[in-house]
Amino acid sequence: MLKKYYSSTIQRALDILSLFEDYNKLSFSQIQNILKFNKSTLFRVLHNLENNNYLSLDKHGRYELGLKIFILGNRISSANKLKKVASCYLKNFSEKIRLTVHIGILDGLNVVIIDKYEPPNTIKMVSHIGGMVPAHCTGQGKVLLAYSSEEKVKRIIKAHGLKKYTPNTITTTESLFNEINKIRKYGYAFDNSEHEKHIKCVAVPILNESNELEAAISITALSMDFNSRKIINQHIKMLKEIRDEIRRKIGYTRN
Amino acid sequence: MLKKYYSSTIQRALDILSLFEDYNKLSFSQIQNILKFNKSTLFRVLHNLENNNYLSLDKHGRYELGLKIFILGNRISSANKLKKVASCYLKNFSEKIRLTVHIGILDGLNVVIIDKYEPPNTIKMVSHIGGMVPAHCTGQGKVLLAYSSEEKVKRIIKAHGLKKYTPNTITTTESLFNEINKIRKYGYAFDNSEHEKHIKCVAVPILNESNELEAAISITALSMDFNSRKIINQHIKMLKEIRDEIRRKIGYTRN
DNA sequence: GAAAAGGTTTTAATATATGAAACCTATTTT
DNA sequence: AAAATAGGTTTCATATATTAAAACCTTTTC
Repeated sequence: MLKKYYSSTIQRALDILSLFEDYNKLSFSQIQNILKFNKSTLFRVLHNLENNNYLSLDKHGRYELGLKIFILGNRISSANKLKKVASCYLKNFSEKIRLTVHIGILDGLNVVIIDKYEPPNTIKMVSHIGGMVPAHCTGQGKVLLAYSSEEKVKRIIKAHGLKKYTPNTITTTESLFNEINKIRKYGYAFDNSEHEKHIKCVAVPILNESNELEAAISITALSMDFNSRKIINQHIKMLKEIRDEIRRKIGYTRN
Repeated sequence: MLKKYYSSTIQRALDILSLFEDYNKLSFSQIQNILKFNKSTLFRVLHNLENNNYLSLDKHGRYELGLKIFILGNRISSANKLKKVASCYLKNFSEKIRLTVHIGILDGLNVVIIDKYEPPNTIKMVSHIGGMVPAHCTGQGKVLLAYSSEEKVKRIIKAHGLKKYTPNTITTTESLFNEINKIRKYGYAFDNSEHEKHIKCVAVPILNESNELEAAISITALSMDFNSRKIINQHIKMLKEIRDEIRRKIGYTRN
């Protein structure tokens, strides 16, 4: 209510759509329970979203995201452009090293995975395209923080906290800023099972010609596969090479 | 205004988002010119969309789709489920035959491409994921029509017409229904350069256990690559095999 | 240096969205 | 089998939230 230009009607519609970030299918009453909108209001908003194909109803009367969202989701230009360029490099790279690779960006205060390649016959990571991962305890996240402004990092910490996922998770602002300094110094981040036990990860940033942060790419492996400094260093080197190829392909010549 | 439960506010918001199906970036005044909304109204709606990350502003003050749309676009369950299952089959298949393959569905009255694989070093097709293709003159489209109800086909014809794209395009309702009968009889559609000159295509439907239409998959080739009945038949056979593999993977046992 | 284009803010009027309550129809409970 | 409940749909009076006109502010163009 506070913000200027706020529209409750639009907010309600968008809140309903956003629900489907977390749920696949929801019935009328489930939505009502979560959002606590008045019945008739909810009915009308849903009706409008459905009519415009932003939601669709399955045969059991449950709502799910409609095709319009899918169509629009494939039209995102900035993220998609990067994704398009990076895609085949990451795919080939993943096949070559037989490890999972991710590319992610900072969306406001969230780390969003925009593409992912997973070799067949590996243990599947829980991450998924369009999904979010914590910033303070993942390779992707830490790299993205390291190349953001101090204010932004602080806002992210404030918004999400520094939740402890494993014994190795960084949980104080001070040690996180130390880590950030190290990452900037060496140009890569190392996730030493800070988010998930038995999973390690290295990540490097993709910077544009003005040295502004665009995205991060990473290699994720089981601890047992990243069991020596030598192997890890090799992977960091390869990751940086792929990063440089992607940058060249985009047309960035400097650096 | 006519429809029950219609909300002009929500409609405006969704109309703005839908614009980005056709445009990558739009400034305030461009949107105003297209949609003819009142300045202040437009301003307020845009503000709300941006605030919720459904739109974002680039440094030149132009709007583009926001990350929320991207995130949600990757959450579509029905289309995405099919896509997920079919994806690796189609990818391998495309690599094996060195031709472009598509998977598409009927979205209301539109044929929407939900996934696509294109071998490297081919002439790039203009189609893209999330994009639409005409129903009456593409392999995808004709198969999807053939396994839809007569009423639906008529509604689609009424909505989009039977535009002539090439000398081979089917442009009368009667001959389209003849074509549909043939497709149902033989279980595949053949696009004989009816949409784009020099491009031919074969397509088969994916039906569920109740024989209801779910999607279509297709192989697209240059005319010169589809230059004998024998080659075409071979590809139809392979396409049907892939289709059956996908159906088995989904868990459809009948047929 | 004036004019135009592009975008932002204020405000009064009222059209529009709201929510209470009634209603309908399957399911479930007794 | 009747009653109660859950889940969804409709109506309608009302006030609130949306609207559009107009003024305003920047930046760009002429």
